[in-house]
Formats: sequence, C-alpha cells, structure tokens
Amino acid sequence: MASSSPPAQAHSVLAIFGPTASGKTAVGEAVADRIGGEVVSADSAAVYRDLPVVTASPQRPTRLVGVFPLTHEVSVGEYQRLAHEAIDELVAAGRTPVVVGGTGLYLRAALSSLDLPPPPAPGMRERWEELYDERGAEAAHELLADRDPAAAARVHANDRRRVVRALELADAGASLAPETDRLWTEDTRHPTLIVALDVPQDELDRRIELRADAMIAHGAVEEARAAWAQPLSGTARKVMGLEEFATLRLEDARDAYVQANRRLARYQRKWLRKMPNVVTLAADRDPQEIADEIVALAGTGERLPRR
RNA sequence: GGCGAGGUAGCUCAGUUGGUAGAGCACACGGCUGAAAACCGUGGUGUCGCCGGUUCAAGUCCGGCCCUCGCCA
Repeated sequence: MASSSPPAQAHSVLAIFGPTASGKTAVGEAVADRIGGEVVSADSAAVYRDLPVVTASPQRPTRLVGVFPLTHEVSVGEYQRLAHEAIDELVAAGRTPVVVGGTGLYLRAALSSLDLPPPPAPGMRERWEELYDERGAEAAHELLADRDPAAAARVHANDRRRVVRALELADAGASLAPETDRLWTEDTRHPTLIVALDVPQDELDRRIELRADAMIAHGAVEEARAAWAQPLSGTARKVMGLEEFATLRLEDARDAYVQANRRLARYQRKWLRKMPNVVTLAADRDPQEIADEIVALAGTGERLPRR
C-alpha cells in the first residue's frame, strides 16, 4: 500500500491540557477553527449550567459545558461516558475533537480506553460511610485489608472517601486497585496528540487577578447569589468562588477567589508533570501562535517526542 | 502628653508556677481509578519589637526605649 495517507489524519484526537488562566480555551478554540474540529471540555466545574462567569467557561457553545443542573452530583465516571460519546460522534463525523481541560483526571478519563469502575449500588455508600464513622478509620481500613489487600495498600486509613469507595467496589466484586491499570498510561482510545500549555506560576497569578476583576465586572456576584439561593448538590456547592461571591463582602470574596485560584493553578500545574505522553509548549504568548504550532505538530505523522 | 491594651511563623493567634517555641490557614513536597475546583499524607519556614538587668536557665520576671490600636486631654 502506498504511503499516501494525508498528514492531517496522523492524530484523530487533539488534547490540550493546561492550568486555569493558561489560555487553554482560547488556544483550543483557535485550533478547532483551523482544522474544522470542535472543542470538548474536560473540566469538572464547567459541566454545570448557570455558572458561566464563576467557572470561567468558554463563551461559545462547547461540548460538555453547562450540561448539568446545580442539583446534580457530578462524577468522573459519568463525565467519562459523556466525553467518550461526544468524542466518538465527532470522530465518526470526520471532525477532530479538541479535548481541552485543566482537570488531569477528567482529561485522562476522556482519552483513555479504560472504563472506570462502576458506581456504588444504591445505599451502599451510606452503609460504608456509617461503618467508617461508627467503628473508626482503623477498623474500616482493616476490614478493607481483609477484603481487598491491594486496595488497602493504596489507600490511607484517614482517607474516608477512598476507604469507603474501595469497600463499595470490593462489595461489588470490583477493586479500587484493578489488575488492568491503564488510566495514567499512554493508552488512548484514538491516536491522540496531547499538548500541555506551560505558563510560569507568577504569570498565572497575575492573570488570575485580572480575571477576578473581569468576572466581577461581568456579574459574578449576581450569578453566585442566584445559584447559592437554590438547592445545590455537594459537588456544586464546592465550585470555587461560589460561596465566597454569594456570601462575603466583595473585597473579601475577591481575595478569597484569587487565593483559591492560585492554589488551583499550582495543583493543576503539578499534573503537567504527571500527564503521560505529552508535548509541553511554553504558552506565555499569543494563543493564535500556539494554535498554529499545535496544528503543525498534529499534521506530522511522526511519533512525537515524549517528555 | 496621660491612662489602658498589644508587638511571637507569610496571616490570625495560643504559650501554665521561668525549663529545648506551637495551632489553624497559607506555603512546599507526595499520594490519588465514579466527590479531582474533591480528598488524604508528610514537612515549621522564627532575631518571640529593641537594648540592658536578675537567674544555672527568660517569649515568660525587672528597667529603659521604639512601634501599633483604643480612650482621655
């Protein structure tokens, strides 16, 4: 067979990974526009409706942005199913999905062929939480060690959330530490180019401050108050800035928001180092320029250098 | 100027009858498979305002000075 395949087909999926305020949305949209693709969001907060300002969501309609009401409890597993659907649909239509996110786990879940373990059976989470609280962390962890030693070895007794989750899975015949462990590997469902946008922390800090003022100017307080007055799921309640803008004096809310986002940016930057098989680009520059570079990289059929 | 309160970690503060300075938050590092903007683990980062005195030993007691806040002039 002659090697006549067009270079544009070297990767059927592009992924852009970057911390908050790294400019990943602008870059992702610019890339999608150049290649006739479409952005798929990998962000645990942007999935909520009614918080476009506070979550700094993309302005244009974007896959997996604003898909859940604030009463909905979000989870990676559910996100993964929706993301796979969206990606496969675009690929089938011959359009390149540009997966853009700052949440490492969500991005890996979107790209990986590994299906996450099943959700807890009804009532099981409550049951194990009760056991954990009544008998204590050590006893719960010992019980887990008995039922699933591999999972117990991986989870600290004080980590209530994971001990409970591991017990749920052991109960369901699954494991928190499964044999086939492909989530944080180079495994992808489609040939994928993953680009990480690296922006120095002090530049992110600066942008976060500018963004906070812009958000306030765009009605962050009103949006947060309206949302805070409604019934909220546990995960919605934790959306950064929501409680602060809804309940604090504007000045204090701004400070708290800036500080929380600086911490988030540090947390997300850590994942740049852990993301397997990425090409890291210095991203403290014009998004259009970065987009051109990504399109060029995507066009080359060569195996990309690993980092 | 007088009276009172205070000055200890990046911030807010605790520190017993004088005995190797410690909490929360922040920060750093690490973990993470259906809450990841979540959760968990490890780490104290210090001229205890300054100078002197008492004492084997001072964040702590004594004297002086500097600074902050409040009240009174």
